[in-house]
Amino acid sequence: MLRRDYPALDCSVAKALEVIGERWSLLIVRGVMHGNRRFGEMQESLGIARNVLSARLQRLVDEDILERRAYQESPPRYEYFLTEKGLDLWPALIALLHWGERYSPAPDGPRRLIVHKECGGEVSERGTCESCGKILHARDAKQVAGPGAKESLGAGAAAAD
Amino acid sequence: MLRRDYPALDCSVAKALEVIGERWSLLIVRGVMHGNRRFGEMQESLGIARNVLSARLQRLVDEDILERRAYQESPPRYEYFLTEKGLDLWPALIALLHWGERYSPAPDGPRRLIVHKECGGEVSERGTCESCGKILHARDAKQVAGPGAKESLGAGAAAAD
DNA sequence: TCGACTCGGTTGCATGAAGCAACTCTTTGA
DNA sequence: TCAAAGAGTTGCTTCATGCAACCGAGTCGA
Repeated sequence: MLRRDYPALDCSVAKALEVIGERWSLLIVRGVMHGNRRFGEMQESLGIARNVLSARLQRLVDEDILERRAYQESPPRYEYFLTEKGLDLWPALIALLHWGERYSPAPDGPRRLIVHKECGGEVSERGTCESCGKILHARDAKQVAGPGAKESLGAGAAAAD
Repeated sequence: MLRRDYPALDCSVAKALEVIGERWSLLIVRGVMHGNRRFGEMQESLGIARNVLSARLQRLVDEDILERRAYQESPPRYEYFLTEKGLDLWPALIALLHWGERYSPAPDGPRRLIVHKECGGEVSERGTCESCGKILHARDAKQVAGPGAKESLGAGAAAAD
């Protein structure tokens, strides 16, 4: 993206995209939701260039979507967590996830499912529980292996921090 | 965006973003939903470079998100319409819209509101009607002037074709 | 009939963002 | 003392974007 802003537009979609519309940004947020909190984990799981990852993390922290916390001093090492603002991207991610699944389905079915922590029901396109009907938020959902899962995905990481 | 695909990722969010994650793509889709169907209209309303608009429209047509229809022969002139696949991006756009409004609100309130055609209720972040509670789709909603509207937005364009 | 204008693009060039690889800095482990 | 891990940073190259100019067909006005 050249200029990453859309100066001519005062539309809220454009405003949202100014912040999270850059390549990789939303995938980084998704990764953090799924438990990739450290630089190396993100770099490996996304296959993103390190300098670009560094720049994106910086931007996401500046925009208050991620929060950087040291988990050890000397040498300083950091983890990234979602803020409320970041967690609130969950409905948009869920909608994109469902759209992607509908129109580019994996041959064996989705490898991961997002389910309601409480009752285990699947999360609908609108971010509600298919089983109990509740309107869910990021913290109410977790990821579990789906029918197309190839191997263990590790413990189904909590969707939130 | 350089390479627009994310080869290392077999995640549905990544798949969705391969298709509509390029700069401008989602804004073009939003514009078509709001009634900007012609090249010139889109170019003017978005302030996008013409060559880029041309490339994006081509891609969106190739991906079966938009459909190009001639509205006159000689000289050939075209309009772009959303396909079902394109219309199905509506929940994601609504989610982004709400996120943008929440975190970058316009000073006088939103300039446009998306409302349920049938009952006039506002559309929630989850794409349901705040008033009657129905789960809505692109065709059920329309755009009307909001409190922050500066002037007439033209007739509130139907969200669908 | 000539010129100006509109619409929907395409072409060429300059710029800047993304990718890749190599390097840094600090600490830990052998 | 040497290597490795973690979290970046720096330099260089390549490709996408933005801008402006051009094109081709038709249409309007005089």
